[in-house]
Amino acid sequence: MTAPDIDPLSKRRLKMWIRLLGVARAAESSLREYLRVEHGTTLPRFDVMAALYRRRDGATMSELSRMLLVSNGNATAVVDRLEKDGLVRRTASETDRRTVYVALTPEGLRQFERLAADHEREINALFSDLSEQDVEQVTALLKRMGKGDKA
Amino acid sequence: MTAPDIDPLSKRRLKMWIRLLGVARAAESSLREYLRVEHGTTLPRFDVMAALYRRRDGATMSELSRMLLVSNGNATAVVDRLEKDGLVRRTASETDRRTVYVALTPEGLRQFERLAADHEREINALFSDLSEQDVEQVTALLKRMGKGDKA
DNA sequence: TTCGAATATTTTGAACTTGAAATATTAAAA
DNA sequence: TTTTAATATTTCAAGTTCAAAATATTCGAA
Repeated sequence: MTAPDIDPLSKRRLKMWIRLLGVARAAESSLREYLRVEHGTTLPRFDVMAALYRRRDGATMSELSRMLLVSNGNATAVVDRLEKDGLVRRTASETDRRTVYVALTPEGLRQFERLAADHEREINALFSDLSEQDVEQVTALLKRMGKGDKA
Repeated sequence: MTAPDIDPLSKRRLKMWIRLLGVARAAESSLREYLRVEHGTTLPRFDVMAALYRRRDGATMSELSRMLLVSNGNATAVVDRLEKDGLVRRTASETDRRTVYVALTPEGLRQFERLAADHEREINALFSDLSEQDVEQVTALLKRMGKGDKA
């Protein structure tokens, strides 16, 4: 039904995207299940904690949602739940009363470190078919894909 | 002579995954916004319609959720809304009263064909930095990654 | 045939996600 | 100074997502 394609590359890019999405979703599914069954937590919670682990001194809500590519409201909701569970702490900024800093609590830090090792093992198993060269190649190509980000 | 490998393959696979997830999420964000602004629809709706387009004769709910890697309940909800909007039709199976077939209505088909062309253009633009060789390489590598799917 | 396992779908409750609107605050401009 | 624009976060409503439970039905085995 669609008109004959003058630019077959376009179709190939589409196929590539569909495959990329498929791989990402399948791996996410696996991870989600792993986190739920083995650690009683969820991927969004893990993502927030991982971001806060990288920013040990704390990050603002805005930084957090930018790092994770999620909306502000979303970040607020997940942080609310983590805070209620004592894994994360909000601190008001001294210099700008609009700003809130979020950081892992000691308990949050302990829990995340337990999670992180298992998470890496799980990822490693999921992609165990790829050789070192494959991994480097994919990483390099993905790096180039991420460059033109305007959003 | 060479430095000891302080960055084993496991860590590289993890980095690759983080980058893969980043690229996928950024592209999904773009698509989501595009579908919302230009077509007043959402990615899940598009995904369902795309699956039904590939299965023009209709698919069961189970097939649908398997194709899209989403839960049954999720598929039910999205199909409910599409049905309410007249884009999709449920039909009871003659031979198995448990089974329901879902298919695009003529209006759903028309709308999807309008969407699909634009969607392809959008994807093509998102990954315009990649040469044909790049695209083939990524596709091939992703194909290998998807092999070990046990879920 | 009847019972129990397996299959197909929907329902349910909670968490997640979004975009937009509402608040509060800061910074800049007139 | 006063007003306006920009920034940071939360709240809100609607939609998405999940896993588990509930229904309904089919199928296989005793």
